[in-house]
Amino acid sequence: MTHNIPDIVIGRLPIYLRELRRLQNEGNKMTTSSHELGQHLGISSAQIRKDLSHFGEFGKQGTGYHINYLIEQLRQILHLGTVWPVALIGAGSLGTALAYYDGFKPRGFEIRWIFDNAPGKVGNEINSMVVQPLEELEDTISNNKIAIAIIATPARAAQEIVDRLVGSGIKAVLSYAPLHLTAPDGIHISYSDPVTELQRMSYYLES
Amino acid sequence: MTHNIPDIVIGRLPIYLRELRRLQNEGNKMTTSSHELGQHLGISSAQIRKDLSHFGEFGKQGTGYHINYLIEQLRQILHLGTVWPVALIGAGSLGTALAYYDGFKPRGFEIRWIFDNAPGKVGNEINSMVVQPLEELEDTISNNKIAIAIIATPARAAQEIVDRLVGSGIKAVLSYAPLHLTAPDGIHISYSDPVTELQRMSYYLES
DNA sequence: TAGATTGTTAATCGATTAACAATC
DNA sequence: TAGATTGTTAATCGATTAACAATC
Repeated sequence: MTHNIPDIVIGRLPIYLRELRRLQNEGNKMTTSSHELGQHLGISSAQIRKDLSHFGEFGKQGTGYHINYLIEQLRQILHLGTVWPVALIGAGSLGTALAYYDGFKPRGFEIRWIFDNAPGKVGNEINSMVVQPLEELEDTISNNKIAIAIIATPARAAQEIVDRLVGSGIKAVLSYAPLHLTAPDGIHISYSDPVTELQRMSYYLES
Repeated sequence: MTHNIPDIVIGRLPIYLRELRRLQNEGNKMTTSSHELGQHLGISSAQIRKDLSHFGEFGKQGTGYHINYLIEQLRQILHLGTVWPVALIGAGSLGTALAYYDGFKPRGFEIRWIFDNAPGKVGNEINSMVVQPLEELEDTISNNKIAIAIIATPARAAQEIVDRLVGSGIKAVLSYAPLHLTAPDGIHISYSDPVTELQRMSYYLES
């Protein structure tokens, strides 16, 4: 059942989950089909069925997938049974926006600690959290067994932060710093850089 | 030379460009190699050479790539010769953070207009820009021939905004709203949703 | 010259799609 | 029953990698 699922398949599961939640909130039917999901997401129905088949048999011939049931299955597969506590490093304007974002909790994550090293920021309160000095990083991560961190620092600070996070037991990092980060095998890093996204699209535009 | 380059290749060019800039700023050598670039980025040297070969011959046997020259070539390929003006929709905390972000301009983009529909926000000044009412969206986009927009609105507003943007001539959209958006062929949409990224990584974590 | 590195070819690897028997 | 849709197989399609002649 769970042999070695391609990363690219895992990456689509949260998209399926998000669309299923939307259908659930719409609240006008109990079931959906690979065809309907695919239509909404611009993905082929065959791909959706194939992706799901890596994990089990969740549908019924003739009727499709029970929305609530498939949501529960995906939540289990993605380890979203409880809310993951997250540490945020960087209390600039992006870090602050993330700290106030109310979309994390209902989808399985919660920023619980914020770090910065600017004297003008340490001690400030952001969304009921007090900004911690960077010196506290290692102790806080390891004492609280935090697995996930978000980096919203300037690029020049990010690699050192990653090293310190990994040294303290962090296993997954979402980085908003615009550079490639290096980490040992088994540490998951994911990137969000608006400029690389815009540059990818500007290729297709007439200049 | 430029036949039909796979999207996945285009997506790597901004990453190469970003690393080349880093090498340029380091300033201690004039050339690099596919091997060195690959080492830094966790990409095979063969892939880098193959990707670049879609667009021409930029290197020299024995010495590799002249950093400044390759940067210029990539800038041309990606249409980064001038700064693209960008419209931002949504002046919440994320929109505000994006409006203040100083990393756009040096890499080819500049947010020049901000829209929102909240009476408390319209008319406010954010980074020297006055927040425009949403009614002005269509006229501003078409009169200024804006090609690129960034959406930082709540999910429920995003699809209608996309429709209006596309109707006014927008060709590329970067969306921070956590849902799939539909647009006609030829319109490029790129997504940034921190939660789908975190969910992808939580699959690999022990819960 | 000897060593290094490109651009390219062919082979390999992996992902997507089409098609359909099974069955609700 | 007839229609719909699954899960799966095999075929197709596309991307990555290994290898090397060319040459700086």
